[in-house]
Amino acid sequence: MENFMAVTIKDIAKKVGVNPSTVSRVINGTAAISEETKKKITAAMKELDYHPNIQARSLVNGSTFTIGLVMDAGNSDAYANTFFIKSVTAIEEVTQRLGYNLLITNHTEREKGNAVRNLVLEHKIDGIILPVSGITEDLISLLTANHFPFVVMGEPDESYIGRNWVDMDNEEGGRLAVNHLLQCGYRHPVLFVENKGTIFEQKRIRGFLEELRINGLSPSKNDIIESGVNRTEIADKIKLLLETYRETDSIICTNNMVAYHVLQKLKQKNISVPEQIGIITFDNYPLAEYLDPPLTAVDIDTYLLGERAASTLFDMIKHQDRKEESILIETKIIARKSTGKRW
Amino acid sequence: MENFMAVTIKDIAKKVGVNPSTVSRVINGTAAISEETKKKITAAMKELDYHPNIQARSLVNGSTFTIGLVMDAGNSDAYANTFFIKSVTAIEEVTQRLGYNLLITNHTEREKGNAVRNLVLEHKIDGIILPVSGITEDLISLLTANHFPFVVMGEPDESYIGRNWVDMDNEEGGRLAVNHLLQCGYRHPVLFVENKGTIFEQKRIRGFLEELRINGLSPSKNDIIESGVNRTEIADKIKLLLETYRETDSIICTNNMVAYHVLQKLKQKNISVPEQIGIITFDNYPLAEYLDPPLTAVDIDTYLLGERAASTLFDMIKHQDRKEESILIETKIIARKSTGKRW
DNA sequence: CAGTCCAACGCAAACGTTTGCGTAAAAAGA
DNA sequence: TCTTTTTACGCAAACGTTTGCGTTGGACTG
Repeated sequence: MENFMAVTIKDIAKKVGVNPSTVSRVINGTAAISEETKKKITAAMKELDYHPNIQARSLVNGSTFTIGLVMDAGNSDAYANTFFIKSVTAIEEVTQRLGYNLLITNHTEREKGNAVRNLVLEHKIDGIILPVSGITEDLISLLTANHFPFVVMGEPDESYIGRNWVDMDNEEGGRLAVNHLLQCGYRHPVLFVENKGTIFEQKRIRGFLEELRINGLSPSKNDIIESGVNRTEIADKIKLLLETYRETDSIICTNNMVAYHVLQKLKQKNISVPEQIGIITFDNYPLAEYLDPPLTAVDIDTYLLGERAASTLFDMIKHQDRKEESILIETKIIARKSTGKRW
Repeated sequence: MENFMAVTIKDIAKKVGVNPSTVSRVINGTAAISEETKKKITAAMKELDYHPNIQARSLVNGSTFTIGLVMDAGNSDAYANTFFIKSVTAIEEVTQRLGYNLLITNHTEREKGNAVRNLVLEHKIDGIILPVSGITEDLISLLTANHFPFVVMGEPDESYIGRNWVDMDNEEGGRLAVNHLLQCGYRHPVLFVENKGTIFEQKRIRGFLEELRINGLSPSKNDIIESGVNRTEIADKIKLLLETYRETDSIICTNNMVAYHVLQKLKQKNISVPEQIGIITFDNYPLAEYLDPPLTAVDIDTYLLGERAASTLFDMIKHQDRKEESILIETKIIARKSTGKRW
């Protein structure tokens, strides 16, 4: 690459017999140029196979035409990654369509935010998309202080006041899940969450409770179970559940992993799904449909999620006139065999 | 970002009272500078929070300090993506460690190679990693003509003469699979491939046959079955298999999906796994361990795969002295419940 | 002590664009 | 026909670095 001098704006200017600035103007359409010279210039560009040097362009006008995306490598959950990659695809597509490029970086726990910090300070990107897990106070204040466009994927907790985020509608997800169960004829759902403290679990809990109340049921605190993620912990909770609340007829799991373990435990105890107990899981990871029975799931369009994230980022980059409003992606139920009509 | 003038090399030069070139020299360590001024300059850099402008740097020395990675979005197989993302993580880590950035792009069937073409011609990247599915004759000749560093992930077919690629050792994988089966006591394995024509299937077939012969068995052409991917096609082949070759006692599947369908079909026919028939699959996708029974798999370290790809790319970028030799990542068996001792 | 050498740094050009300003020629208005 | 406007383009500076060359001053030779 270094051996061959690339063809520059000057080369084609010389060939056509005009000033480099004229060439620049026809490229950018930024001034009145006669049709004739315009023809000649574009012709010369084709002939010499001219491609603009982005570095030079960036240097003068200050924008790099690339955006950043930080991915959460700390997240070792392979399925979450599968999920994530659809969003990435969408982001990349929007980016490409607008003539931008996509820079991708990891944030490790250790140097949280530092990679990002460098990216913005070294003028490598014009904007950035980052996961909730990637935001820190320092980073946020750096970005806002510099009016640097960014959007976060996932809902931040209350400490973050910005509204430039996009996430699935967890509350609606909770509502849809119980609604589906009730329609199937189940009457006593419980909700298995991993950690009551996280913001998205809280939303799911709210939706769960709300929908039950709307339907004339009166849920108790005991209907929400903090199951953890590991096999034995979940087994314990199941056992406890079956012994204590014998009226329970369905379980909403917060993700595919707990659903899998729940399924295993029930199979072990010879409890049939969906007949005796119905199961529905959040997140329609690819795993869900291959289990036995295939799991009914609360799904979201992750492609859309990424698409929305990218679009709002570019909104912020192009015009400042961004409507400050967070975006919720709607959820829907994918009915499979782990829930079924009870009449 | 545009509002605040970023701090440049001139600012810190002015502050210290030296020439910008001096500052540049201490940054790059490219000339003799007295310890004293060196101290003052680095101090000033910290104080003003200086970050180099990469565009400007790139403009003069011609390298962008970013590499490209094209991902295969056309590949809708969610599990392949899961697989891929570990490689991406590795690539990103190597890239980051060397002070480079990672640009990621999709290639769609339609504009195959065009995105890449632009990236190299517009000087956005110094090198690129691309999947076999992404290479075309045009692209290759463009890259080689410009001496542009690149490495391909996956083994290209014979039409490609370069040796700058890295892939799993498919032949060894084939050998290990039958070896494992034989050690378990199975005597009549068959191999389910998707498409005999692809290069990696050919390697697997070769390993499969070779290992059987080494162990004194004499495999026939019938032991290699082109199963396709969809459910019904696989079901047909299974049926045919069980009717025609009744001595078959084990199946090697070319990926998790066909393994899943094989499993389903056998369950349907009340054939027990691993007792009556053993199953081993290529690719230890996350799915494998959650099936019933969990699948024994031929695994590779995809992180290592990415790491090697990135390292050799940087070898090519930094020094030209790259040893022209393709890299095979070793495979290993993850033993689970779908194969078992038969004695 | 004069000459030589080297360490330490300054000067200015260059990388490939963009863009404000200026200006000639052409078109329009009077 | 003369002035005014507009069209079409040239000139040169600027963006923030790097780097070849030149210039100092002092340390080192002999």
